[in-house]
Amino acid sequence: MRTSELAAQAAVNPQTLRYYERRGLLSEPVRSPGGFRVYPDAAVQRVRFIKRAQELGFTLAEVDVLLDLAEGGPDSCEKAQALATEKIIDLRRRIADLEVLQSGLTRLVATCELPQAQRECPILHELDQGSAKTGEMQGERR
Amino acid sequence: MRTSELAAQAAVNPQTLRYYERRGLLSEPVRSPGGFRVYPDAAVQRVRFIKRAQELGFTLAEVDVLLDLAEGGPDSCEKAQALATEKIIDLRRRIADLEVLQSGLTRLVATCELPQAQRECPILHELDQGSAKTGEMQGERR
DNA sequence: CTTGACTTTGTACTTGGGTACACGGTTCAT
DNA sequence: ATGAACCGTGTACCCAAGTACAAAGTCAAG
Repeated sequence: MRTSELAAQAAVNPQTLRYYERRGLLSEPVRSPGGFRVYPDAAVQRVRFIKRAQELGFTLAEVDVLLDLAEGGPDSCEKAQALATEKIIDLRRRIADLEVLQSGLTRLVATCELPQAQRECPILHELDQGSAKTGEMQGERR
Repeated sequence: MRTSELAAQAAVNPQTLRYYERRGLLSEPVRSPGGFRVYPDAAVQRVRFIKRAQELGFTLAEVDVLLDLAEGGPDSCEKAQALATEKIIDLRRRIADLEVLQSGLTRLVATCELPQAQRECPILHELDQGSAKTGEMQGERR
């Protein structure tokens, strides 16, 4: 399939595909005699994976790592294991954080028929508590 | 407290505080006679809340809404409730997605002593399945 | 009353992740 | 064999979320 069909199937802009190619997230596809990109069907899955991982809050750099893992990882299995394990820990933390936020919002909604004065929200407080030990993970950029 | 102290306490760049003020996330603080910003202690909480919500994948625009909610919301409680509920649904979806990814990675690690050829990962597949109904939420930018 | 640390404003730059545009080549149905 | 519809490259632009820098004002300690 050609660029715009892949773009349509994966719900991205055709330009974005070139951008991903430049970034190395998509390998250079074979070309038609006239120089047009011709993608294999599997490319749709790959692009959808990228978009989805992004929605989950991963940067493209992280998606790159994820894709490597998804493909069986580097030759050295220790390395793959280490990377995957690191990601798992990160995911656990993020899931927990989201759950805190979710329950805060849920409680807010539950107390919602009170008059505004008594409606003071638990979110701010809880989030702040959670952040007590957040200083340790320095290398973050999201 | 003044700008750089708040910045230090909340672990952000002093410039970022001015930026948040411009964005309306921080209300304009009172000024010392000489024109220096003087923040109340509560500002630390607020800035930490912003940073934390960001880590969880909210944009500053969304954080703005969240802050409104956390403060008792708009006069119309129905509106607050609707916003919070929407967020909760979003959170639930993201938590589920992260869990899928996590279990995929966990399984990958488990099968890690196999030679690379047999190590083909379930993540790509599973995430893709989850994305079947993803086209519906259009207004996303992350 | 000066020196050094801190603050102000304004403006410009950066990074990540795209998107748009111009200009030209390719396909293919008619 | 030609025109619409597509594709390619290069370059420029956009937005979010900052970050940096310059020029000038403030303040406290010595």
